[in-house]
Amino acid sequence: MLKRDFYLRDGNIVARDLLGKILVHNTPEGRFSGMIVETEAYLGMNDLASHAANRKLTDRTRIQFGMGGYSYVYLIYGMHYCFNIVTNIMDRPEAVLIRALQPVDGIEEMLKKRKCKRVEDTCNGPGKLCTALNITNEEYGKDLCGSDLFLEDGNVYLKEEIGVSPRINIDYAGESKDLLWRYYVKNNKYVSKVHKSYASDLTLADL
DNA sequence: TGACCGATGAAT
DNA sequence: TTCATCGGTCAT
Repeated sequence: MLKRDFYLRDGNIVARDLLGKILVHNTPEGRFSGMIVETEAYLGMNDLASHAANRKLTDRTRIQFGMGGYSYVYLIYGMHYCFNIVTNIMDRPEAVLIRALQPVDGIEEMLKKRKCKRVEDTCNGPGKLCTALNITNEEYGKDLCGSDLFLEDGNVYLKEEIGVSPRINIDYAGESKDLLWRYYVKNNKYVSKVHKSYASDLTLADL
């Protein structure tokens, strides 16, 4: 299991290092897991796209002000949950949104819960993977160094294999909207479907 | 207390 | 490209 130290770093570093790691959720209905293939960093101190932009403290963002390695879950569009991992030390409100997984454990159950046929459609979006892994507001604030929701080592990718792009659906974020804070495994079919304007050949090796 | 809006997904 | 849908947020 990944230890606290992994999370107590800059959100963009953690977002990159999370690619290839295995997200595990042990539930009464069974064990669900998947390999992270797409992430986005949201850093509250100087990022207008963050819910904690300008260090905004609300009941929702509160967990981001604590230390890294905790779960930040929120409901979006009144319908879908999104799962984030809090990063950095205490009082640095940062989180990494998990946007897509390559399913590992509990695939049959995921297909059922998601009502879809193809495995690549179960976790290729932030809302979809929460449905597939049974992640809801119940998981808000959970310690990822605990035993029911945590991460494990998996694949390690080269800089050339990690694509970078602007983050998805944050046009409202003004000067922050073009930051290249989205990271994904190139040529991996489990990455979320996004508008073609995000298509880019940039990788970490180019930065 | 209520108006407004969104880090999406599915259908078209 | 459209739109369903409702909790969180913030101004009253």
